[in-house]
Amino acid sequence: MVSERSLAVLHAIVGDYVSSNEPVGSKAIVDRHSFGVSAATIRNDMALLEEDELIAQPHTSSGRVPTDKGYRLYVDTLARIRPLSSAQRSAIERFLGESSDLDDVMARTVRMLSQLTNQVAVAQYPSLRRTVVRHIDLVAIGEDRVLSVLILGSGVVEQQVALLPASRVTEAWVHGLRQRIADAAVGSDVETATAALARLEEDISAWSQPDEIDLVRRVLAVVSGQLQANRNDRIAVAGAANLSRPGGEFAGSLPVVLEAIEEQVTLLRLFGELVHDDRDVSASIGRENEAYGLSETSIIASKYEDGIAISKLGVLGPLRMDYAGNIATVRAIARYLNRFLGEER
Amino acid sequence: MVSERSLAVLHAIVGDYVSSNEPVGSKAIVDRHSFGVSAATIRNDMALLEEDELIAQPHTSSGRVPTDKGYRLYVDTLARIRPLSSAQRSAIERFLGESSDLDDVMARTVRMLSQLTNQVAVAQYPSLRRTVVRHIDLVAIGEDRVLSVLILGSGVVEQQVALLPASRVTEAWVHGLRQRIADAAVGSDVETATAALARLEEDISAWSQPDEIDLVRRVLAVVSGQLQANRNDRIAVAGAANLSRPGGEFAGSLPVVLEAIEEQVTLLRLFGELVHDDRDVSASIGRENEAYGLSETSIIASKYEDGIAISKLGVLGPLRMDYAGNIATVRAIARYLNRFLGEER
DNA sequence: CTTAGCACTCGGATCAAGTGAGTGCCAGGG
DNA sequence: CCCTGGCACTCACTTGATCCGAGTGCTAAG
Repeated sequence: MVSERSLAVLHAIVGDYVSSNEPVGSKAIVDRHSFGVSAATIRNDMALLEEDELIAQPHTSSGRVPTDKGYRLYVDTLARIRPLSSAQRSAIERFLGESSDLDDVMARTVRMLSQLTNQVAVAQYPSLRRTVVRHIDLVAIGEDRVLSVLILGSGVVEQQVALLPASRVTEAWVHGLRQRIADAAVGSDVETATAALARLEEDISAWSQPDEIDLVRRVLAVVSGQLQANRNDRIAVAGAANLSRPGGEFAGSLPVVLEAIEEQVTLLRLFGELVHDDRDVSASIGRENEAYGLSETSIIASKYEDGIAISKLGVLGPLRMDYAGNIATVRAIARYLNRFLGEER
Repeated sequence: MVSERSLAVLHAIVGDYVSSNEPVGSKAIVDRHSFGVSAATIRNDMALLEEDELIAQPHTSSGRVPTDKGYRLYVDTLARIRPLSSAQRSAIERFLGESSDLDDVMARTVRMLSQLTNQVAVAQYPSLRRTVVRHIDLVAIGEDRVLSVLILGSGVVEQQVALLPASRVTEAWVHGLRQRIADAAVGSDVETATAALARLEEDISAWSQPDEIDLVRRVLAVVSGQLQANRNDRIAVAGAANLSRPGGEFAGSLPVVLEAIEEQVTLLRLFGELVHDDRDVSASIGRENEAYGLSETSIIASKYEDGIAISKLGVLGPLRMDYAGNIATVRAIARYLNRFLGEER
């Protein structure tokens, strides 16, 4: 276990290194912080910290730099989370308040987040498992295809085309089918609706012409698919330009990071694993992301709830980032989003 | 005007420089190409090319590098466009063939394009000005808000919420309004439908209760807005990771490029201006993009038609790119997309 | 018009010496 | 027992000098 003051020294090192991007030496610490001790004492503490692999020196004789482990201890011992300035808060409120549909909300959220943190911002779309089916529509858009439109709670719309080969569907037939499906599903939540559709399909022969059963089955399959198509697997991203900021952070790993952003699957899994403990905001630092090839990046994520289910949002940036500030910002944005999606409903 | 052989020398320089990333000297040219002349002669030609500002030397005494102007002349005098290999062609066909809806088609297209060219690929969504309104739906999703869903040709869906403050809309009222709007607009193309809605609004008092006129106006405004919301202003992007490829191309301008990709507005304008001449595929090189801050990038774009309107797609990359290959690939993909969207309809 | 020869230029690599920030350690003092 | 001042040491980085060679422009001859 590290002593009280050693921990303070670690905090000083992390803080100074983050803002200066240069290894920090014992002298610099006594200059910039008012520990009541001399540089030699700091050096002793630093020797201890180095023994615990919390800090390291890039070259035999130069200042110290936090290791992954050091950053980890730093965020774990971060005392209070500095709240945002009132200017920032009102900016968030104003900017989010203007948004129209869900896509817009997500886009504005990540944009805001990336601007406030100067990092890449990522947000998972809210889960829809518990949301309610508001409306189902079937539209014939050709002789052999039917478009199914599903409107879910808070205005999310799912659309998909059902191909009905070698058939000639009529408006009336489509309308009747729509009525039946809507009666079964509209008003219930997604899970219940799925079950209802399954029952509908079971005694399909009771209400369909024998030669239409196959067509009806196809349509039902598409609608069920839409219900399953949990939009939770979509994410919004913003601020990729921050990756190329001066400082040359991501020297070699920039392509990997850019790929991860494009391959949303990686990000989804990464955020998915960040359930961690009961804390609302958690961090994953450096090597902890090694499995995804992102061992030079840190991720700060927070869950947010849309009143129905839990989703995540956060930022991704270099190891050397302002953890304290970013944690505060991510948490603040998550809370605003909570509130916003809550009252929207 | 440059002589025949000088032009050949320019082509050699561009070709060698693109593949080697090193200034190319007179000796290298006679080694790698079989001009029937000596290095000294090449040097004379190079002096001419330099006088015309088609090539330049980075340092007083080193090989030559093409200038923007040189690249321009190079692509303008590119003789034949090498067709793609049959393996590539079948890969394109297979990959595009699997796609389901429009979003998927666009995503697969840019992905394919970025992989084949190793550059950033961009594609404008097809224009919808001439497309037909298939279906209009209004759904009350609360006492004071109505969701309008618009289904356009080829299955594109527009959705937007109309806020009706301090009102208590009923299912019946919404249904009646929907009927009236659908009667006016469904079946006509977007422009005609817009006009029809305008007429509907003109004699609004003839068919609405006086106290409802304001509400109806709001709904009409939203629907008209959706009709205007030409999805032509959306783009798909892929391959941002290619920007960070070794070679250190975009030394300082990387942030600018990443920002441009995120700020889709810039790309839209850029591609919009690339109508140029009657050629199907055109290029914009280096300083020609200065107005957008992209003076270190080149863009190769081609128009494609979805049977109804014209849109664009292309790649964006460093000045030093394989113009010949990329032009061929962009053209090929545009043609496949033409065909694909055509038969889809 | 082309070619061979030649002097010249200049970027980049290599090396030596000097500088200074920072360290570890030790002996003395509260 | 912990802190402090002092001191020798390490080593990355800078500067300047030198060298090398690819590549050029020019000129005179074929």
